[in-house]
Amino acid sequence: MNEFDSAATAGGNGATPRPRLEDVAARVGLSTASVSLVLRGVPGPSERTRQRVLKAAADLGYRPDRTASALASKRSRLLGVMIDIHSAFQAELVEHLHTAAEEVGYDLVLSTQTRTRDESTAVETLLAFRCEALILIGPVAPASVLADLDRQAPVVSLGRRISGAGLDVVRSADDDGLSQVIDHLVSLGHRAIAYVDGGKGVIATDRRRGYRSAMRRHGLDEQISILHGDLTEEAGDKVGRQLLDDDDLPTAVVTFNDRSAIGLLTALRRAGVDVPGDVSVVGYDDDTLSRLACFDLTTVSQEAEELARQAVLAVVERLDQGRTASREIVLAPSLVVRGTTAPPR
Amino acid sequence: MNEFDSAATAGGNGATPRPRLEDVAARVGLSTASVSLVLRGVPGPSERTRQRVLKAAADLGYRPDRTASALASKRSRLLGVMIDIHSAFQAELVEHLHTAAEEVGYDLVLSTQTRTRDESTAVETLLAFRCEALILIGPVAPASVLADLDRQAPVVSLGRRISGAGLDVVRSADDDGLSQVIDHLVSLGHRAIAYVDGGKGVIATDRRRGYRSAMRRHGLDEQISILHGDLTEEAGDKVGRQLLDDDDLPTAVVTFNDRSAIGLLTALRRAGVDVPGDVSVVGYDDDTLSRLACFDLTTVSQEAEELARQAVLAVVERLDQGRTASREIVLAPSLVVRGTTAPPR
DNA sequence: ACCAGCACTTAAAGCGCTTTAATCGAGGTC
DNA sequence: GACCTCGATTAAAGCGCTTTAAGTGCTGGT
Repeated sequence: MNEFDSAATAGGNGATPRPRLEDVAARVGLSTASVSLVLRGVPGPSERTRQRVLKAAADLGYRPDRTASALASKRSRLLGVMIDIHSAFQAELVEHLHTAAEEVGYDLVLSTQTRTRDESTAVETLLAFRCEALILIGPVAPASVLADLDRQAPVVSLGRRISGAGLDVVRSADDDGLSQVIDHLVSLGHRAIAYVDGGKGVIATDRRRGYRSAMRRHGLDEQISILHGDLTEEAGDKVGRQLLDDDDLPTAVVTFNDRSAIGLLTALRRAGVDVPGDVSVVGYDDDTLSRLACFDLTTVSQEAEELARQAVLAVVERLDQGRTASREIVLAPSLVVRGTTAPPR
Repeated sequence: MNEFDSAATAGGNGATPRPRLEDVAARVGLSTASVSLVLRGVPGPSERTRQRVLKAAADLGYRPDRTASALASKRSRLLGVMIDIHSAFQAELVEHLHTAAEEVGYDLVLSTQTRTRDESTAVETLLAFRCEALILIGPVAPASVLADLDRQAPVVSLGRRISGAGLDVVRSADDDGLSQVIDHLVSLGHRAIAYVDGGKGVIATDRRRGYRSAMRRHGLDEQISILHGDLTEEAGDKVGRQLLDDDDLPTAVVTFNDRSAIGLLTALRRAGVDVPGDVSVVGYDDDTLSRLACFDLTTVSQEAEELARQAVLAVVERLDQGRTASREIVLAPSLVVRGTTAPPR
């Protein structure tokens, strides 16, 4: 009936102290040591003991105290994850990180950076929880700072490339992603392909670079056009209106991410521009939103699930398998062609 | 230079154990007791001692161990927050919860429910962290279950009305919000106003009810039309296409939330429908997205900041001020008129 | 009858902090 | 000089768990 606790709880808000290991032990007439062993599934106790302990624990509604066991074992089995709570793509990563971590017996603690809460505060919080490792999604701190941090707990940079800081990186090949996008557009017949930038981060640099070199590869040096942008829908919207004002629309626009693309797309359509008839639009990330029929955005998928899995794997290798050398895992992104791209008029 | 730790850290991943209270104490030749007092800002130690301890702690880069202090003090100063990580509105609430909690000396631990992680798992996690109270955003569990839960730790239901379960509720008056929407539309001259439902939750019920009674109040009983919907953009998109298929558009459509409204809006515009020329659209929540110029959605603001503040306040009253009687705080939502509503043609 | 070896079980020492009661010294008071 | 007071400091006892070394009581081999 009750989905939250497996046993009856005595009433009176805060009146009943939660059962301790000792209470379970007393109930079956064993030592706390044995109960601890059983509850953690450590081999040793006899089958009969196991059953009795398990039963008693269930009867009492016993729930181990993480803080106490973390203190005693000096292992918190906690992974700290820093995210930007406003990003749909990051939300999806978190989802997959959860499942991946669970499989290897770790729990996640989320710390979010917002307008009012910066990266270092977020990390600070994670450390205070005694996380054994940190998974930072698209960190912006300088490499040296992250390297320092890695000395306190293994750090995995998820999404952002970091060279020679000695920490693990799990990312997808951003330049490759953009290259695929340009190839697709060129094969459709586009030549005037603009790119909307995504701020000053490393990821933005990689994608911009990917755009540039792909354009050159196709002999479209002259057509290279990089518009100043940012990571939010708002930025895309702004660029869209700017393009409309200038009355000089390219035949295709590629944006740093889906959020920006959606802002752009909506601004254009709202002004009566036919997408993909008049202009093709391509995003990046394969956000949940981009998949919606109403946007149906052509984009690049970063394989969120695999990224998450690899990040957790990297952490486990460091924590449980004693790896010390840093690793960089680069996954290949894949173009997802949907409804916002078509041959130019 | 280093934004993460205030002091130099000796290198060699994992080699240097983090400094303990004892280390700080030894450095200044005092007992751990005194150091503890200073670090927590408890009155007692002399000014001279304070300064010396603070300096030593900074020099060593000391960072208190939350788990240990939680264990010793039997207070974790942790508030558990359950969210749906895919909701922009909830993300915003979290932002405000963070600031509000910080002000009263609490920290947040976030647990997210996703497609693969249900509400009870999320709550379970929170409890395992020894959160002192739980703030559940739009919980769906039955009242009795939440009441049981409240016995283990004070629970605040944020957004969802719950009658007589003895737990705190902080929400905005959903029916009132819808009433304002209908008033606005009617004053613009609309009569055929449809409503897109938001699933089977309590919140959905309240809004639906608000819609119904407001329509009746305006003598529009005949015009009441409730379309089956859900909480995501996808649902709005579906409804939009359905409306287009039926070729029987109302002059205005009100949706359960902004996400649904955005799906609907995009589907309509994409099909060449002029919003608000042909159809007015109204959402609910005042999501970050709805504020964007590209959507510019008329919606209802729930005063996220105030909701968050009140939720934290409720928790503090229970935890630190010994309140035991449950409270329900109902805030008045406010209509935000933007660009998706206009008089009917 | 004795001991080695085995399968369990447990006493006890922490983990890094908080907290309470006790201690210490330096002034006052009479 | 004995006695108190009062502010500053600390010894020591935990918090709820883990872990290690040390027991138990058996069995079977000799």
